[in-house]
Amino acid sequence: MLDLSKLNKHQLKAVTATEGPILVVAGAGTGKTRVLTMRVAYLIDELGYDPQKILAITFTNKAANEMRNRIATLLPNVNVPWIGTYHAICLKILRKNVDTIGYSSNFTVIDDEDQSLLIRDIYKQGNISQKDIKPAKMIGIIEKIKMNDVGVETISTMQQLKELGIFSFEDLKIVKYVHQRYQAKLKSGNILDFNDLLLFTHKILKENIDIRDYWQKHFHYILVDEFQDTNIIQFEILNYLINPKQINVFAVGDPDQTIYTWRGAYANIFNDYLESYKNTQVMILDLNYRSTKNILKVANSLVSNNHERIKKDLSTDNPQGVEVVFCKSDSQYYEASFICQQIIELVKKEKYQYSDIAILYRSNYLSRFIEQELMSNSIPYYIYGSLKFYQRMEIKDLLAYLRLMADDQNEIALKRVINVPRRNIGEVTIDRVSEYARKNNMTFAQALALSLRMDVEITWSPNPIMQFLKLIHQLKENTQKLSPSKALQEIIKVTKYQEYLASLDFESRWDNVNELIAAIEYYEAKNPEGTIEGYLQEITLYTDPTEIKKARDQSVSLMTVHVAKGSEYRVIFLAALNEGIFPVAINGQTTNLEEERRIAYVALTRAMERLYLTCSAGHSFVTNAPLYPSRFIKEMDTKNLKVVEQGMKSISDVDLSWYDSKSPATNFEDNYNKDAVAFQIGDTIAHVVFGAGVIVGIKENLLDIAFKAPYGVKTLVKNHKAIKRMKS
DNA sequence: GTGTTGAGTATTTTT
DNA sequence: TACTCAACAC
Repeated sequence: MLDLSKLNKHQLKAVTATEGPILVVAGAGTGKTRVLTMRVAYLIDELGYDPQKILAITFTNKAANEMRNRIATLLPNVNVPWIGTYHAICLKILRKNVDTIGYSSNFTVIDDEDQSLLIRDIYKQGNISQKDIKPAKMIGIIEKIKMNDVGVETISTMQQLKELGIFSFEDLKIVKYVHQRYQAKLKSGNILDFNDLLLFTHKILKENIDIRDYWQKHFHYILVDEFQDTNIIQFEILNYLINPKQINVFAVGDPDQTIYTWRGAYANIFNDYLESYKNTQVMILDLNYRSTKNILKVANSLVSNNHERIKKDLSTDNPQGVEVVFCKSDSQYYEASFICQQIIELVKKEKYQYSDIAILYRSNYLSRFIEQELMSNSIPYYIYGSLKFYQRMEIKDLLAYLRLMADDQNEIALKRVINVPRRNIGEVTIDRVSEYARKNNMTFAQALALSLRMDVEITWSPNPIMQFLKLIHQLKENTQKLSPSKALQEIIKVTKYQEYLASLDFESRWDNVNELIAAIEYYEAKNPEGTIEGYLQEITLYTDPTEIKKARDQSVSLMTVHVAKGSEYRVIFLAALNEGIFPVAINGQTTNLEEERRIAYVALTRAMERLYLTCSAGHSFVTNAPLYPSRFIKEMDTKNLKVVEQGMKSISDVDLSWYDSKSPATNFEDNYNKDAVAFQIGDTIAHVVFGAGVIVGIKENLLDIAFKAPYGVKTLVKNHKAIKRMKS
């Protein structure tokens, strides 16, 4: 029997009103995930629906996993329903129906890295320099073209160019070429990228009434989490999946938590929903159960700075709680060290578990300096996101070999391992084979085989290629009768992969290889008939094998705010709250400030009991740019903020620290010039642009200052506001 | 042709 | 710090 007694009356209604379209507008921490899970459980347990007829769409893999676990806890003996991201759901649909648009159902999906390698290949063949348009940017442009159905052929105005993010018709020519080649490569390799998953599903459902009909009958109930981040294509896919004769759709979202406009989320989605489903019941959840009053006050005050927004404040019956702490440190090193000290204290004195604590930041690279400090304090931690297990170099290498066992024509896999471990087949040879394949309209694998013939002038020394092809052939024979995990072990043995890792000083990565073997063995236990092909398909959108998850349970969690969306932690540290980092600035410009603010709002509202905001002065380790506190601090209701300062304890760190710790963070711009008096040779100063420097000469009102490379010695005006004297 | 080294440079967010 | 690119040694 399901226990519904803990739900408030709005939540209860949202759980039990099971017929017809429903839209729940729910603020952060108002129990929307709980409502969603309860509702799924209610449908299964109380109304007797077949779990397989229920579809729950989440926004991240992390959220999908969490929901799966929650439902499994509520209903231990029941099959888990379809739960996944739009991409994962589309993948399932496509495996069944993709043949209708001329792909074969064993297609592969390429990730970022492979996508980037493919683009680089195309660049090389087209003689395009990476300097013209960087591959990462090109991927973004192609994504835009595909997702917005931009007709590249018809572009004729500068405005249209700008919308794509390019600035000349010269560049447009490159984009056209690369886009066309990219699509052709995907098609001929039976490859889909992440966007294709959505686009193809959309196309198939749109054009095939029978298929649409099949899926509409298949799903009796559809639930959508994080609805505010849905884009047009996703919304239309959703519409196709909903049975028009029996509209049972339930969407929950919070406009204040829209943080994916860069991927097409748009403010009007709630109206579109109401338009599409005329008799929608709208429910509102605005009582927060998650956070203390102090935390909510800070969060509310920040987000109220957004203008494009319906005014609303979250309230809570929770206690006032401890003060929100704001710590400004003299350097990123001190910032990390402050976070670690606090964690140690929280665990020791306040009896928190490591797993109660999360450290959030705006961008992945910021985890680095925190990570270092956690390590030296022996605090167990787990980083979500940045480098996923299945994206690691050693894992991808071995999976590429495995893929060649199932498909020895696979170009991406061939190119990946042809010289791993080293067999003296370099870039030039690979390029020539590619070029030959392209000119003669054959696959890379075919050209590779042909290159052995002396009359085909591809390479002067076919021997290494011969060795490689022999190796693959041999491996294929040897592994044919083996289980996937045994096949992998054979590959490792024959290629001497462990020795190869060791030769690169990557011994520690051997653990990951063992993890992979364990993951495959786990797959085999679940699927006694499982094949290599089957395994590779199963992991298509996976990020981590299940075994890895265990390690997280006793660790501090690190992640970007985007990954944290939908989760809650008793203690949240929001790190690197610096201008230019959060809000992000690109080329010194902040854009889309309202969205940045919403991202910050999401971060703050993850906290249940304790919230720490940290920033640092000095210079960024990464860019060497000077650091100032984020404007978001200024915008918060700071009356209840407990301010802590940190740093200036070690001489060795002095050249990174110049922040005047006496001045409040809220008017950091004002204190440039206060002590621009008696400079002496040897004094350390900091410059807004050039960073830390040492005075090497003084002439009247001019200073010769030696900065780090590439700036060198510069002569600057003494009392200029760009120069800041260090405290000693 | 391949591999190594050093200098220079650039760093949103996810599937 | 990490990644790319050009220059050099084998």
